[in-house]
Amino acid sequence: MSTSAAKTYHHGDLRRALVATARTLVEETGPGKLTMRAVAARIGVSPAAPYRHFASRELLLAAVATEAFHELADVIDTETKTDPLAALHSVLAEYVRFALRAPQLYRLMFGAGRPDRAQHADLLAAQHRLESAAAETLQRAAAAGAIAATDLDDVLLTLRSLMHGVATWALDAHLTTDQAMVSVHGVLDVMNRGLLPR
Amino acid sequence: MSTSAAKTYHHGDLRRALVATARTLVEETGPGKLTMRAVAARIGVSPAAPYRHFASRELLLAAVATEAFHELADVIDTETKTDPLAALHSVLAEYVRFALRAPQLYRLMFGAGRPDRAQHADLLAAQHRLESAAAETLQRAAAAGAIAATDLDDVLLTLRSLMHGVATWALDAHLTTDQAMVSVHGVLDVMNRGLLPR
DNA sequence: TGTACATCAGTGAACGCGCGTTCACTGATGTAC
DNA sequence: TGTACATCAGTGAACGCGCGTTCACTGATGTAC
Repeated sequence: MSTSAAKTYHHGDLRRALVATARTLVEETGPGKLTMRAVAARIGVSPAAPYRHFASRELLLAAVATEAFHELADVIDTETKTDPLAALHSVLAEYVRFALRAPQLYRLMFGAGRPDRAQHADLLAAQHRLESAAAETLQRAAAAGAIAATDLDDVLLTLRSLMHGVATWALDAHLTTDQAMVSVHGVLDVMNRGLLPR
Repeated sequence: MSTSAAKTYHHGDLRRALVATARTLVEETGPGKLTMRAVAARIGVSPAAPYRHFASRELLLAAVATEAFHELADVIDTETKTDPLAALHSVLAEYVRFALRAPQLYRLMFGAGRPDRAQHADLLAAQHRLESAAAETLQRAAAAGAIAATDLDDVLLTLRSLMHGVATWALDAHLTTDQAMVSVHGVLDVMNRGLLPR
């Protein structure tokens, strides 16, 4: 547990360093291009060293994803606005902001090549935590009469798709971060009022 | 241009076969995992043969993407419903349907590792054709007063994000195809009426 | 406090693999006469 | 119609590369006495 930069034979905290560095590299190159060798090299350790702590590349990626889910859930849990509609909007905005701040990490969490949930109980639990937090925020807004409660499942799916869509549409280089955050407001405005004339 | 299955030294239509087979393989493995060798092997040709027609892997992928954009634009162009709102809904549904029918192809068109537009004028033109067709459908609906015309750019972005979101949310294995197509209706319903109580 | 020793984190060389791409070639095709 | 030849599509062996992972090892650490 050395905080010094002394170059020792034993790293001291390699497991934590592996997760942190893997996360950085995921962000730099995308989850599909992350290599164990690159992680080891960045830390300054031999290519075989990571295998002392993670038996495979997939396990390392799963650890990174799990950590990220907990972080996003933490952000949502600390949302304390009393007005339920404002709280819902904040949560949605935080979600998009998270995705835009760490696009490749977001891809690791929700994208195509993400680690198989069935293989990683921790990861599954972390994702459930996030989804429950989001669903609760919506339910509170509905209970307060702040949104028209038609079919709440449809509403949840709609919002989820909308945010996922804004986020990934932006990530896939169709929008800059600024454009995206500005447009979240426009998108939510359209969403709130509906497409049809009143 | 042989339609026979005779095994000749010259394939006869290798270029077309490469694009078609690459498309099939993209769908099977994802764009990131497509290999030139696999394409060649599937056709039954040597690993070097594709290079007679495409100087690099990226050029082959760009050709596949270009073809796909034109196909989707064709689908939208043949949409002939006279009611402008119904036409808009049809176009949105077709978009999602396309994505769900060929998820990996969709990823190649819109996803992260897609071929760089700046390098491939054909591809850029094909995508513009699609986007113009979609924008026109929306404008017609707005002109007919079928949707509340606040800021049309916001509306377009909202719909685009929503469809992209539904599509990619489904693709990323969070929804089955059936669930996704059913929920398009729910999502559009929510969208039409808006979140806020009337 | 000092020494012997078990533990185990990290080393570095090596493996087998599949990849994109190149290159000198072979053989089918089609055109000129 | 028949032959010579230029063209060029496809061959197959090879290249250099970077990867995930393994393995026998080395050396730092901490515990027992």
